[in-house]
Amino acid sequence: MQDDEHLGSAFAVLRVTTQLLDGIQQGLARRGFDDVRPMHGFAFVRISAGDATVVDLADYLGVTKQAAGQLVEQLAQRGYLTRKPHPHDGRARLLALTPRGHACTRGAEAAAAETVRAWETTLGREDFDALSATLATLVVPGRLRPLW
Amino acid sequence: MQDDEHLGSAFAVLRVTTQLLDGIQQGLARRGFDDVRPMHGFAFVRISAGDATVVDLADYLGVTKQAAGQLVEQLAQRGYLTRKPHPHDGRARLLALTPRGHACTRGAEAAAAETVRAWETTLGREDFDALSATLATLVVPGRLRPLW
DNA sequence: CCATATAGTCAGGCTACTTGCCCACTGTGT
DNA sequence: ACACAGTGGGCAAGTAGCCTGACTATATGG
Repeated sequence: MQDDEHLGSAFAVLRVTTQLLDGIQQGLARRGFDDVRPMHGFAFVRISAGDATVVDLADYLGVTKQAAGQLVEQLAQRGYLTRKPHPHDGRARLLALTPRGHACTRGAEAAAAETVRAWETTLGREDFDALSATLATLVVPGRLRPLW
Repeated sequence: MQDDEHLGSAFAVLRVTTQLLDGIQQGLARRGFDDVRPMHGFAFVRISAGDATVVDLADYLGVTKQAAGQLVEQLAQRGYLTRKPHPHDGRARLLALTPRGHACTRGAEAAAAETVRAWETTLGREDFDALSATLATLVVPGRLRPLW
């Protein structure tokens, strides 16, 4: 196999990712969540996992704790999350999604699933399952958020 | 197939894309190009295709012509491209890569191919070819650059 | 020749980050 | 009991990359 064929796959994966991100963004907008960016979605993932503080979130997102603090402040103002005092640490504040935050998360998941289901329709069940399995094989531990 | 399995594929494609972008970025840095961002790489793709002006580039990248102009100015200052008068239009300036610009483009392509070759190694030739074909099937015309 | 459209730049502003600094609280060792 | 290094979080200021709006110069169709 030649490099230009490898390159073709590289471009393909970029375009497919673009489809996914656009699909999520548009799906969220259709559901009335037009004030969230993908970064917020990645934050929701970490917060949903529980026991998240601002510093935890910063590590997860790969940004400074100040940036994470600003992001949390915005999401709190917009009613997506609340900050509660940490039960065992007077310095820390536990992050938790509000009902609106949970609704937004479910909306993002639904929009993502829609886009992926479209792939399944295009490919057929068999090829899609193969794709899913193959992608799962390629996943290595590391950052989720593909930002640049 | 359930939604959470679709969701798993969505996360997988995000993580795989993150690998690719990080691989390109790091590969370029190893080759001495530490002052270019992925956006610049997408610009190189369009400029390499020939007959590119600032406005063409703006359309291709999905940004305003002002933003494209700033990007071109930076790349020109850093020696990656030159602006020549357009042969048939006194307003326009044709963009062209310098030798350094071509070298950077080749470096990015090599780094991308390296990352994709690693996938081929992990998967084996047969599964990799299937993945490539499947991804090619999913590609639809649209923006290349997955920004958010 | 004039009206309108287009290529590009200049100026200013917004937003999402950054670094540097500070304070409050924790917990560990002596 | 207490000093002290470490950590969670916020404040302030700076930066980078994008935006909108306004402008000049050139092109093009009546």
